[in-house]
Amino acid sequence: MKIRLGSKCPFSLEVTQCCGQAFRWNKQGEWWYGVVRDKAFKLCQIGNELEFEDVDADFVKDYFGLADDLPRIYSQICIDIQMTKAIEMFRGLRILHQDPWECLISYICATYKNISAIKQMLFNLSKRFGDKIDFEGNVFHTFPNAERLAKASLKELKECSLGYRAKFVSETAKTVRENDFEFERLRRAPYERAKAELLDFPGVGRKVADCVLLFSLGKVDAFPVDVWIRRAIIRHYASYFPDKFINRIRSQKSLTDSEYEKLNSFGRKHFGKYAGYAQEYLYHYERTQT
DNA sequence: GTGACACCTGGTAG
DNA sequence: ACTACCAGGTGTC
Repeated sequence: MKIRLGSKCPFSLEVTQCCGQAFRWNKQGEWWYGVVRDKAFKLCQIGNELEFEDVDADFVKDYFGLADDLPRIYSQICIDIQMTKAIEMFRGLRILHQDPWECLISYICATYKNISAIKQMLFNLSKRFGDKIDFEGNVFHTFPNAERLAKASLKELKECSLGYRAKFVSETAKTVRENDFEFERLRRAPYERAKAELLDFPGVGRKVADCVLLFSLGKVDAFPVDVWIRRAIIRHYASYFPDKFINRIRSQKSLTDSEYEKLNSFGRKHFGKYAGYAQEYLYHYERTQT
């Protein structure tokens, strides 16, 4: 099946897949293969045509955020030289609509890891605890639900190379299952409220909470601050902060909560209601331009 | 409310 | 070969 993307709907599958939001996609030849919720499917883009198999168009449109009015978003966040460059370079990058549960576990696992290591951990978890799916003769796996991960022993989780994150994943899974936690409820809650609820999960701090809100709960005003965003701000937005503050966060290994809040609220105020989109462009720019 | 430190593990620069 | 450091930070004194 194919859909044609109009000129008002810029989209780059390649950039979107390579900017490090989601971790369980792989490219083979021209096609991207992935599993979303219970569904394995593949897709490829040629020019303004998006082709896919084994999944319907509405699902694709939803997952890849094709309903987001990107030209409008650009007009709102394109307010300085830095963002202008990033948008020019990565036009068509979109925020995915990931599954909140998978997203939460993914970013709990992401602390102190690089992207390839994160992919490896999530692959291990899926292979060991997920359900098999046969697609085109290849084996794929769903991401294990809360019940499956709650039942897993710490030893088993550590064998997936989770290290100290095993305990966080296990306890978060147990909490989600015991409370029958409804992620969809957070979609309707305001940003601050939804964030506060996520912060209650073990292994979830401000950065992880912001990632989950942005990448899976539709909070496009969330502005996750990681090492790359910190570097980007130090490099391009230092003039918005006192010198003393910049020097301090430049020399530290990690941010304190209050330093995080300062950078986070700067991003949200500076870029406005689509700050999350600005964050992704800045993040990808900083990672690829050094 | 802040600040220092430990933390699994795999890769890579010195 | 061996050490040091870093990786999409968080929890705990």
